[in-house]
Formats: sequence, C-alpha cells, structure tokens
Amino acid sequence: MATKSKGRTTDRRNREPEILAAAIEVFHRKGYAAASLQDVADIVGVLKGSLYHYISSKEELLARICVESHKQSSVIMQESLDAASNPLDQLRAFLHATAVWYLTNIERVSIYFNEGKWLTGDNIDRVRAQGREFHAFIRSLIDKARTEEQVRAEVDPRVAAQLIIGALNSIPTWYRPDGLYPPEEVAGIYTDMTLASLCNPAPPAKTD
Amino acid sequence: MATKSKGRTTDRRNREPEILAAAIEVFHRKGYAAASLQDVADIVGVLKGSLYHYISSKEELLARICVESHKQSSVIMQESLDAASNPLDQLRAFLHATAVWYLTNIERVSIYFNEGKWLTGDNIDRVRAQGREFHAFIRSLIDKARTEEQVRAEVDPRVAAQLIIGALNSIPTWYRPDGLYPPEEVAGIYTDMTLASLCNPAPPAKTD
Amino acid sequence: MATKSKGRTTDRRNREPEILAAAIEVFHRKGYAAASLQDVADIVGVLKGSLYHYISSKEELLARICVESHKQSSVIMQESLDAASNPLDQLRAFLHATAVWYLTNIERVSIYFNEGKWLTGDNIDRVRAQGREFHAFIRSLIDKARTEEQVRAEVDPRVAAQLIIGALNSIPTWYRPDGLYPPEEVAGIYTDMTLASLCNPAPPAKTD
Amino acid sequence: MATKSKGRTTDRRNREPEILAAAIEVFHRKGYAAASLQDVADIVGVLKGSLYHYISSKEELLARICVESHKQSSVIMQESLDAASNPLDQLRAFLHATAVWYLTNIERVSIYFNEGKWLTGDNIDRVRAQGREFHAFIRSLIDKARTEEQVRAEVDPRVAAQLIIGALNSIPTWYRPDGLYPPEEVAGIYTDMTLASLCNPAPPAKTD
DNA sequence: AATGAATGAGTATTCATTCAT
DNA sequence: GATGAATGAATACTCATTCAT
Repeated sequence: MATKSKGRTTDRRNREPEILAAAIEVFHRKGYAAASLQDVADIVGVLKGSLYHYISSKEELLARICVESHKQSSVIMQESLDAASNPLDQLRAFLHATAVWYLTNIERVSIYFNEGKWLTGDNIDRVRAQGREFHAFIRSLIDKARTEEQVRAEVDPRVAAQLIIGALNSIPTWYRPDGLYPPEEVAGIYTDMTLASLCNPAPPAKTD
Repeated sequence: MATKSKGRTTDRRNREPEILAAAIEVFHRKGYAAASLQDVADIVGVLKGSLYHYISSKEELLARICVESHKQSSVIMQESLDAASNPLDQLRAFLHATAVWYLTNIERVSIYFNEGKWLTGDNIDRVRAQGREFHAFIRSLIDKARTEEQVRAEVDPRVAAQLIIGALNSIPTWYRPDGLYPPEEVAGIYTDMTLASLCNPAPPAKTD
Repeated sequence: MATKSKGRTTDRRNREPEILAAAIEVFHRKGYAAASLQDVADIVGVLKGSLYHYISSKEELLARICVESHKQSSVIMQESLDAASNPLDQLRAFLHATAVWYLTNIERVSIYFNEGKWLTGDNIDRVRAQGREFHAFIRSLIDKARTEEQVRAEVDPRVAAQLIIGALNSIPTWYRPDGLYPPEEVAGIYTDMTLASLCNPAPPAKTD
Repeated sequence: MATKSKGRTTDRRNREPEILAAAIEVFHRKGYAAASLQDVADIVGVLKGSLYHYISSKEELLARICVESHKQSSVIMQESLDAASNPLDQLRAFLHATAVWYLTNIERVSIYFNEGKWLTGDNIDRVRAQGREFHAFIRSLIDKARTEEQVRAEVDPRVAAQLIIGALNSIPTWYRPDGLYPPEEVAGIYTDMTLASLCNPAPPAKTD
C-alpha cells in the first residue's frame, strides 16, 4: 500500500549492471554454451526479449565480460612493473596481485579465461590477442630474470609461462570462498611455489 | 551381384569404438554442450538416430569417455607406487607418467578433466569421486614426502595438489603436438618445476 | 542557458511529413512486411516509441501513403478528361501523366500499387475500391473509344485495362532514375505502345 | 478398421512435394516476408521443426521454387526458337507459351517473378542472372525482328521488353482462374496486344 | 543394425506496441 | 512531445530422443 501510494518504485534503476552480473553468474555456473538468456532474464526478473535493450546478442554479453576483465588485467601488469625494480620481484608482484584478483572475482575472471574461447569473429581475435599479451608479459619477465641469473638457465620460459598460467586458471575449479583459505594465503602459496619452481632445480632421484 | 551374394563385408565392424573416437574428437573441439550428436554421426557415417543402438544418451557417451580415462589414470597411480620406494620419487614418477599420458592423449584426457563436470546424477558423483581420488593420491604423496622431510614443511599439501593438477589440466589449452616440444620434454619440464616448487623455498625479495 | 531561455528552435518542425517520407523510403526498399518501425525511427532520428505520437500503427502509416497517392491519382483522372475531347486522347493523356507521375515518384507510387494489398479491414476495402476505380476509369475510356471505333472492336476492355495497368506497375521494378532514360521519354514509349496495342491488329504469322 | 489392420498407413509418402506445394501456397498468399514456416507446417500437418528434414532454411525453400520455375522457363525459350523461323513469330510463340504457363501455374510463377528478390547471397545472384536472361531473350528477339523490319524502327527494345514483362507479371494480381477467361484466351489477348504494340505506330492525336 | 521421419521442447532474436516519466 | 524501458507474442532454427519399418 504505502509503496504504491508513494508513486511507483518501478525500478528506475539502470538494469545494465544487473544483467551483467546475472550473466556472469549464469555463464560461470552452466558454461557459456549451455547457458541461456532465459536464465539471465529470470534472474533479472525481466522477459527474455527485454534483455535486448541492453545487449545486442548473447555473444556481446560474453565479450563485454571479457573486455572488462582484460582492463583490470592490464592495470595489474602496469602496477607490477612499477612495484619493483627487478624482473623477479615484478613477476612476484604480478602473480600475487593476479591471484588475489582472481580469487576475489572468481566468476568473472574464470569466464574471461575459460569461456572466452567461444567468441567469434573480431571478438575472438581480440581475446586471443589479450591472451598472447598476458602470456608474453609473464614470459618476458622470466626471460629478463633469467638473463640476470635470478632464474635458472635451464628453465624454458615459454613452457614455464604456460604452466604458471595454467595453475592460475585452475583456481575457479577448486577454490571455495568459504573462509578456510583466505585469498591472500592462497595467493601467497601460489606465488611462492611458482617462484621456487623457477629459481631452483628439482631434487635428484634417490637411488638407494 | 557377386558382392551381394558374398554376404557383404560392409561395416561388419563394431561401430562402438568409432563412435567413441568421433565423440572424443567432437566434444574436445566444440565442448560437450555445444557438440551435437549430428556431428558425431556425420563423422561415423551413420544417421543420428542410429547412434542409439550403441549409446543410451549423449551424456552416457561423455560418461564412458570419462570412465575409460579414469581406468588409465588408476593404472598409472599403481605403477607409480611400484616404480620407487620413497614418496617423492613416486610422485615424480606419477607426474611424469600422467603428463606423458595427457600429452599423447590430449583429446580424451582433456574431456575427462574439463567436460566431466557437465555430467549429472550418478555420473557426476562418480566423476567427482574419481577427481577426489586423483587429488587425494597426489596430496597423500606430498604429505608422506613432507613427513620424511623431502618436501618443505611450509607446503600446504591440499592447495599444492590443486595447483599441480591445475597446471597439468592446462596442457590441452596450449600444447600443440607439432613436434617442436616432444611430450617427453614437456613432461620433464612439468615434473621438474613441480618438484622444485615443493622442495625449495621461494627466493626472498630484493630490498636494495 | 541562453539557448534554453530562448525557447529552442530544436525540431520545432512538425515531424509528420518526415515520418511519412522515411516510411516511404523504408517500405519501398525492404517491403512493408520486412520493414521495421525501428528503421523508420532511425531515419527520422527519433525513438521507435515516439513514432506513436504521429501514427497509431504501422498499418496506418501504410494506409496514409496509399491515400495520398490515390488523391494524386484522382487529380490526374480529372485533368485527363479535361485535356481532350475524345476518349482515346483522354486515355493518352491519362497514361502519359500517370506514367510521368509514377516515374518521378517511384517510391510512394510503387508502395501504393504493390504494398497496399497488405492492408486489412477497412483499409483494404478502401484500397481495393480505389484500385477498382482506377481500373474502371481506364476500362471505360477504352470502351468509349471502342464505341467510337477509335479502338478495335476485338479488344477486350477488361483484360486490356489490366495489362495496361500491369505494365505501368512494373516500372519501379526496373526503372533507374539515372538520367539515361528521362521520365518523359519512358512515358512516351509506354503511351505509344499502349495506344498502338489498342488500335491495331497483331500482324499475322508468317507461313512461308 | 481395415486400414488399421493392414499395418499403419502412416503416411509413408514423401513429404517433400507436399511441403513445396504448401510453401508455394503460403508464400503466394502472404508474401515471402510475412509468411511463416508455421503456416507451412500447419498445412502439411507436421511440426514446424520437422520441416527441417526436407529443407535447410526458409530461404532455400524459396530458392527451390524459383529454380524449378526457371527450368520451365528455359524449356519454353528453347521451344519457342524451334517453333518458328522468324524472330517475330518466335516472340509470339514465346509470349503465348509463357502466358499460358503463367496462367496455369499462377502461384509458383508469381513467386518466381515477384518474391525472388528476397533471396540473398548466391541465390539472389542466380535469380538476377535468370531475370537478365529472360529479359535478354525478349529483347534480342525484338532486336532481330527490328533488323528484319518486322518491328518498327522507333521501338526501344530495352524499355519495350521491360513493359512486356511487366504486363505479364501483373497477371497473378488480377487473374482469377474461375473459368470466365480461360488461360488460352487471356494469353491470346496478351500476345496480340503485345505484338500490335511493337509493329504499329500509335494513332496521332485528334486536333479538331 | 540401421534408416529416416517425426517429435517437442528449447534457443537466440525481432518487433509492434504500451506507458510512466 | 519525446524518452527509454518493458512487454508479449512471434520467428527461424536446433537438437536429443523415439520409433515403425
């Protein structure tokens, strides 16, 4: 009653963020291919067709999520370079910051890394370019650190970078934000293990 | 005439393996959700409806792929235990063998690790149990190795196991079997980096 | 500030003619059924919903175009009767004037003749009545001319009228206003051919 | 009863011709753009989606209708050339045969001439090429007849051909196959008027 | 075993129209 | 007058699954 007399609270809010949030949730839970705009619309509380006031296609929705994530990723790259004066510590800063970002934005970042491949046309080109940029950034830091003998000469920067990214990308498949492992702690473990793997040799096999 | 009276050799073969192979290819290329049984049928050279002589549903097809992979995985676990007498070398053997297996069977193993989550009901329970078994195996070896002081005490076996598996699972997203990096070499890099990360501390940050 | 106090000239124009012109362009280019009001609104530079201040429905828009065209058509009929004192020359005048009008207003006239059939209810009745009027006008002139032996007795006025209108209506499907054939010339060709077909017998077949 | 015991008459017929026939009816009645596959499916007595066993898209359905019609049209061209030894009589034969064909297959031929423009890609190229072929055929006969002085020198073959085709195409908009005007008669009127228009001058205006 | 036709529920997308602001 | 958001019904098309033959 009161609500009505007041004069229609009819949700004058802009629905765009709501839609993006709903899409992130759905794409993450069901995967982009299996997710339906109906699911998104249901969450927002709007008819399926009404979504098209805010988006031009399902793919554009995915593209938008990816682009946003990439922006954040770029910021982290820059900040990491500023945070230290030697490549190994820059890498340390980058891995840690990225892991924390990942752990605190699991859904959207996971979509960026795992569902971006479903994009097509220009979108997929852009996402692939971003992926290469991400990979190249890590590889180049490893390379520089190796030149400065902070990283072992035997390390293959290309493969190492892939494995490091792989471990990072696995986070959304197993991490549960239930408080047992706070993001900072997991990020620390990840960063330490990664640096240890780059700077030390594997122990020899026991032959007793 | 002659051909017909002879009792046509035409496809007297059992189509089941063909169908599984086709499904593996399609599920890997397009992802389970986006893959269609039509694609599978086209590859096998059979009508869509005919697939149902061999499978009971699309999901069962996925389940079968996962089960097969898990069998192989179990064999590797057992062999690794037999291959060495101390936990760290058992882990080394396991990671190397698993990586080689992965690298030489990218499609099916990738489905096992990445598409299995789309299963439902009993199937998903089974696949999750297998995943836990896989994880528990690695974690327990780390644990034992830590008890024997082969692995640093600071290592968190649970998180470490997840990251180790994550790096492994990333392989199909970037590995190209084009000869530049033979499986043995990549598996070696992976194993060495992983062991190094478990047995050594990260270098301290430079403070100059 | 100043601009606002002044009482902005912004679009103080009446948008109705603009909307009609836009609709004519769109209906002609895409066909009534395939045309969308969004297209019309885009051209006018207004939101789709705003069109409803000027029209009550998409169909009404079409109806208005047809009515306007018919008015012009009525004028031409009257003028043709005044332009000559015998039916054949009245017909000549009518065909020529109609063709010129058609050739210089291809879009709107083409809609009148080719898209009017999609109207419903009262609208379709009106358009059909106009079509019958148009047809009856031509037929009656042919009839009179035949009575006066200006047109051959063998001519069937009903079918002849239909074919004459048909040739006329085809113009928008092939005429390009690029200057190669000026409207006057095409109208002349059309008129001459039509009159020749009414007043002369077909040549006999050669039997050599 | 008998029918049932016999063992399911379940329409073992091939539905393709039925679907084509239904599509012809619907496309003609509502126009291609406004026609829906639901309409077609309803007529055939099948679910909408089931149509896709026979067609690959709505457009392909239209394309098929057009291609079929064009084949018939080609046959008529060839037969007309064989039917007479001079261009005017060849034209006469062609116009008559085409008109009869049109009058006895109004729906499909009308779609060919009037809805083909909605095709896209290769289809529209093909249909346009066919249209040019049709036009070129008529124009070339007029040209030859003019060279042989069977047709007046003043006639513009290009524009004349367009008007002749235009009159033909108008047939489905007004012809009713109710027996009042048998196809042969209408075709005769059309052919005679057309030839008369090509071979004779228009009468001069009266100046009294 | 295999076919081929059919189902039915689903998908993304479009669009004329309405209406509170 | 104009906006922008929303509706609701429709559209072409897809696909796992079924089943008589």
